[in-house]
Amino acid sequence: MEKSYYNVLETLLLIYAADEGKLKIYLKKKVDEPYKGYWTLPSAPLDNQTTLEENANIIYKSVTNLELTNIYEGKTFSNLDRDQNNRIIGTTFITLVDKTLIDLKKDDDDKSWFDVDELPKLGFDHEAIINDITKELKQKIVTNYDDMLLNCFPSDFTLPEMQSFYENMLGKTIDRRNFHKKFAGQELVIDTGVKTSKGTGRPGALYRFNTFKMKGKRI
Amino acid sequence: MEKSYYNVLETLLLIYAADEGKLKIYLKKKVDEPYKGYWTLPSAPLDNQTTLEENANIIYKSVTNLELTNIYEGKTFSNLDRDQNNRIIGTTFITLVDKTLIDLKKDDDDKSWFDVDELPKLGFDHEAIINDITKELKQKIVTNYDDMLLNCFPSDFTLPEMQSFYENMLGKTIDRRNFHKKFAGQELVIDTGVKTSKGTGRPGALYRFNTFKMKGKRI
DNA sequence: ACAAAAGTGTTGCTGTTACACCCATGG
DNA sequence: CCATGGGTGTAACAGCAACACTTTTGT
Repeated sequence: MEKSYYNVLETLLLIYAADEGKLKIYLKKKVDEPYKGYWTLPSAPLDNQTTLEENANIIYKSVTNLELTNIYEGKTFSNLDRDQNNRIIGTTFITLVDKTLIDLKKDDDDKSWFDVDELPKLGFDHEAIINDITKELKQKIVTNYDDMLLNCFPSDFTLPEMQSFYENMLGKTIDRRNFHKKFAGQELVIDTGVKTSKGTGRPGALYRFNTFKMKGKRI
Repeated sequence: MEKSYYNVLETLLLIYAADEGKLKIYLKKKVDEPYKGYWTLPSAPLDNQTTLEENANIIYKSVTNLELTNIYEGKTFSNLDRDQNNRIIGTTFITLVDKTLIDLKKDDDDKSWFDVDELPKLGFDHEAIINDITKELKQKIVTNYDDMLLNCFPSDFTLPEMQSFYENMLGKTIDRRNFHKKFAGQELVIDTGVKTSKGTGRPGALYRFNTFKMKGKRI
């Protein structure tokens, strides 16, 4: 390859959502070679008249028809062998969304949500990228860095559901009573009055975040 | 400008050091137009056969003749107007060094260390970049994220000196006795036995970090 | 001896952990 | 009525904040 100061860039978008106590990521199945049938991150090449942030928004719109509401820039990956043919530099962006807004139809078999701890076969270096980004992200979410926890739970949730989510992020179990106290005791969450009966046992109350108390608060 | 998928990239290196209780950054004075006489970050254009990390190392070597010992990737800046002539995308890297290893000669007037809170006139968008990166960095250093505090104080220091550094990072004063207890009480620092007499008052003891206890520890 | 700066101890507060019991629902 | 899971209270502990006194130097 001829040495040159021109480079090819792409924006990679990592769309995360909390769902059933798990952190999930949105992936697309590749329909052409290379890596046909493998899953990949949504991405777009960057032209020289668009910023990386704008490019991330373009990807998001093409996936969801919505506007990005929160966005965090991640690392840039520049290894020479990221792509077999060309050297492509990938800058990652991260967004946390309400999964219910991007729910998929039954017949969508080329796009899906995956538990970040049970990823499918991924193309290019996307598995390494996801693992790298996810590892740091988990820590940031549970401390509500940049209101990430708030963005993960924009609508109603039960405390056991969020506790399960926390346990997955931290990789350890938490005492249910202390967890309850941490959120309900400090009025970080508000009881909506609605009960959720799912199967046996006492139904949990539906809560929502007290955004006034949570905004900007590290926990 | 013609729309194209080829982009020009540069690596920007932010070299920080703790000195006299302040966080300082290494800058170069620009000798040609544009921004002649303004100060700028050390940088290098990226060719298509080098990774961004390698490029950061190349810059560091050209500045110090040393190998990078720690490196953290920062944001990538892609605004269209970063440079008047071309669209140049800048990826930042951060390193924390022992300032004594890069001490400058008296006649070096084209390179210097600056207190991050008293920056000189900077070229391009470098002031905005430094302020953006520094703001997050300060928080990370004082919690020893990625052993950053350890890298800021690789050799001996007095506790009052480090306390002054902490106060500058946090933007508030700290109780001297609690500060002492936090480090000496948990055996995070080791008394070297050497005393430093600088002017009036009782001389402070020289400490060094107990790397065994500090490595990987968030404080 | 006096001023200036460094080192040390005690106390109370606050947040976190550990743990036992009661309550609401489905079968 | 019993199994399952959600909600509540309390006591011990650790980490942090507030605060006063002693020690070592220079002048």
